[in-house]
Amino acid sequence: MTYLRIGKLASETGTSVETLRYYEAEGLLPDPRRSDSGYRLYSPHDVKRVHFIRRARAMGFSLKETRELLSLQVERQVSTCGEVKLLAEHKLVSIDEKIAELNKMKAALQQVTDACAGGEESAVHCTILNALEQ
Amino acid sequence: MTYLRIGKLASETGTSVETLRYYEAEGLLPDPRRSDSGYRLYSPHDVKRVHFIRRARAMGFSLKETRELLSLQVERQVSTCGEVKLLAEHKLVSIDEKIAELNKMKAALQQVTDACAGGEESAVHCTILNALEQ
DNA sequence: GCCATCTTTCGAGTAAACTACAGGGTTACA
DNA sequence: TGTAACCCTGTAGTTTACTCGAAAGATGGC
Repeated sequence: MTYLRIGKLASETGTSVETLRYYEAEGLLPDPRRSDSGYRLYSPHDVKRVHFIRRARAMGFSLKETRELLSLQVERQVSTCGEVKLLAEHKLVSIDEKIAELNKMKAALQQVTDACAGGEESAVHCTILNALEQ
Repeated sequence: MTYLRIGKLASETGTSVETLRYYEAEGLLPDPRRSDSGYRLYSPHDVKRVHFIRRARAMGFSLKETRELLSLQVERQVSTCGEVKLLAEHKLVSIDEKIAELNKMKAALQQVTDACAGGEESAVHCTILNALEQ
């Protein structure tokens, strides 16, 4: 009775219909119940599952990692808390690495833009280009 | 006399032969001089150009943006310093945005891992999974 | 001369995460 | 009853920046 069709699930979870079918094909969503005419029917539990996926994605987990989290979630009894935490901590490390790399880029770029006067004169003596040329 | 073949250019610049040909196809490197047998021949100027590309990439410029920088470089007389600086400043902004986004992810993830005991007990009450489920 | 190594072109494959058709059937509503 | 909006499958395309392979010719050293 409270079953949703795919369009509703999409709008409720801020995804697109195509993305939901893609998640299904990728094994993040189970094969859903079908109506007589073949329409996918989703339960409130599926809504939660999609929200779970979106939150995991927003935290920077890849689809593969999200699939892993989902399986831990489903098998909570046999998964340990440590397993879940380990996954999250690995993700934290890789986020930190990405941030560090971006900060390096930023510093390098900041240095050259700071030294650059900008302005309308020709770029013959542009310090940014000079830095790139070395 | 000081012309290099592609393999040498690759090793001197820390790229691969395939990547150099790819840069050529993408218009980042001009069609090079050829030997009688058809081998690509590169001048010291080309070496500098490849270094330029690598540095721009290391600063987070995409190939498209790098191509733009190269054309400004080549046309220094008619490019203004301001144009170059603008490009660099846009790039700085987008780097900042990426960093901010990653920091948000990090904070969210940190919060849940901090609240998580880890350990060998089952994940039934795992705070990380709870957070993802909400 | 021989063999390893280098180079050529062209074309295809990779990764991630979607996104967009085409060509149908279904549902809701006035 | 009409029609707009929905849904289906299946396939193919998108983006970025490479990466690999096949089949062939060129070069260098012994």
